[in-house]
Amino acid sequence: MTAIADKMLRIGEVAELTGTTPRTIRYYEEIGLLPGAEDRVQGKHRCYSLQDIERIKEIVRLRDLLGLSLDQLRALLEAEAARAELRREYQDADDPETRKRILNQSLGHIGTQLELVQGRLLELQQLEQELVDKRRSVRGKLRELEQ
Amino acid sequence: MTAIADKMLRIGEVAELTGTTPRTIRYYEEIGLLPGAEDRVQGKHRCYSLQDIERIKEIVRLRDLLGLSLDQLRALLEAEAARAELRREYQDADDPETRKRILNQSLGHIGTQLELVQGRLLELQQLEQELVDKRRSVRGKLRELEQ
DNA sequence: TTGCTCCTCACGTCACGTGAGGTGGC
DNA sequence: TTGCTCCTCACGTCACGTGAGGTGGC
Repeated sequence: MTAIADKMLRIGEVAELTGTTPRTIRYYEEIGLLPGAEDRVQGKHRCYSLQDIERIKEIVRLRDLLGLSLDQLRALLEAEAARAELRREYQDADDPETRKRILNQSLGHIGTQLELVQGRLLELQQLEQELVDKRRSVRGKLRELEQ
Repeated sequence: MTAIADKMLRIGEVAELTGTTPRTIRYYEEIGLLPGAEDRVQGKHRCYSLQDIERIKEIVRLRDLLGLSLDQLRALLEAEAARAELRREYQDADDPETRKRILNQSLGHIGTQLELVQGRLLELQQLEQELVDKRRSVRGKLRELEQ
């Protein structure tokens, strides 16, 4: 039942759900950003799981919000995959020193991403403030005229 | 004295000051995003004023923070120029109704830009929150191991 | 005069867009 | 079977990067 509900989405639906296009999704597969099922017969339809959708959404979000190149994005996502791998190792590790080391690496990766995001946030907030100031000034002049 | 201090910067310095490259600045001139002095003799050096630098900085900021295409950016900047023109008209207008109309148009333009900026801000803040949550979770596990 | 930056083509690249012609599944 | 979406080339485009070969100003 749960397995049947998987791998049933077609590229057009996926494009719609992720705010992309079929061409973009094929391109991401081409350059290795998306896995691209090995067992697909040449010429046959691609199909996608809900996890695939999540990954594409993640790519789109990082691409648009952080303005990274797809090469940088790939590096970042590989680091993320490495973390997932570490988490699996972590489950198996009994040695508390090993577990600490893994957790500290995770902290590093998260910190890197946070710095990128917070840098952008500061710039955007500055831009917002300037626009709000402008608006306040214009509204002030309007009020002067109205009374 | 003030006129002499103008139009003295070369393209390399301008690129450095605005975080771009000479090629980018020439390209923006080519597609009409930057004015490009008409009276420059073919083959002679371009030179820039402090106002030019401000314009380029504005372009770069909107390009990077809002992710607009240069076509969309041009439209937005033309709207901004139109507002500047309106401000000049505004100075001359004595009719309060005319002044109100001009101010209301200004409000519209500012509102459009604010919506773009605030949309981006919301997305970025959401991303930040997710990262902060992840970090908190990892730090919690670390503390468990340490005591 | 020497060295650096500038100039103008012009081809390359990244991240896709856009048909052209053909096949696949409800 | 019909219609829609899918497939694979392959060329086009946007926003520049990157030399190639030559000129300009301190």
